[in-house]
Amino acid sequence: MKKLPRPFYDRDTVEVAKDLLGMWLVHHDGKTERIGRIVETESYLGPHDLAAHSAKGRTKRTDVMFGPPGHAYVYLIYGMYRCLNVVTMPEGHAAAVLIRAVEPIKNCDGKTKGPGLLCNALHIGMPLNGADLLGGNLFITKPNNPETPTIVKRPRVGVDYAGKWAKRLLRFYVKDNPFVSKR
DNA sequence: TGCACGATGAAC
DNA sequence: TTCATCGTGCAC
Repeated sequence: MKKLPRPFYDRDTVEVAKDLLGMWLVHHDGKTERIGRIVETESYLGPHDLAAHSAKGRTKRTDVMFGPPGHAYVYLIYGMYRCLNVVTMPEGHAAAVLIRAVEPIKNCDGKTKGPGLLCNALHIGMPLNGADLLGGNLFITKPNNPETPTIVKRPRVGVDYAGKWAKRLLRFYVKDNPFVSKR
């Protein structure tokens, strides 16, 4: 399988979020290969986006977001779930795309309908924070028989605190796909 | 050093 | 609607 190239991620965050729909997220944990088809994403544009973690500035936690594109940003939320993001835009611009849901393709361990659940199902843990999506065991690839998805735009989930940024249509998902979270 | 609060999910 | 559960960021 051919990994998506670096320039794919080194682009506008909204474009990357939309283009990721339909792609395959692959994780090799040494023995098992687990694959999910990305059906839901959200864009976090950068420090000016009050809903993004990078809005608080560069800290130990958000460091990966400020780094080069094509890396994984994994963080712990609510003390019990992990969320997977993909870093976009050139190094220095702290933007990322949150993978919110995938459709099980191969060896998925449980539900994948939500950012916390898909990390469980694909066995994505904190050790993968900062991992390069080119050259490691975690990557994204374009399937051989790509279906062109019909894309639906909605406001992001769980960011009501972000004022006007909460209203922006920065959540994207595949229309009518049963594995999209909520609503 | 302490504390309030989530880019969630499941149960009630 | 409530709760489980804990690292992070910011106030003291």
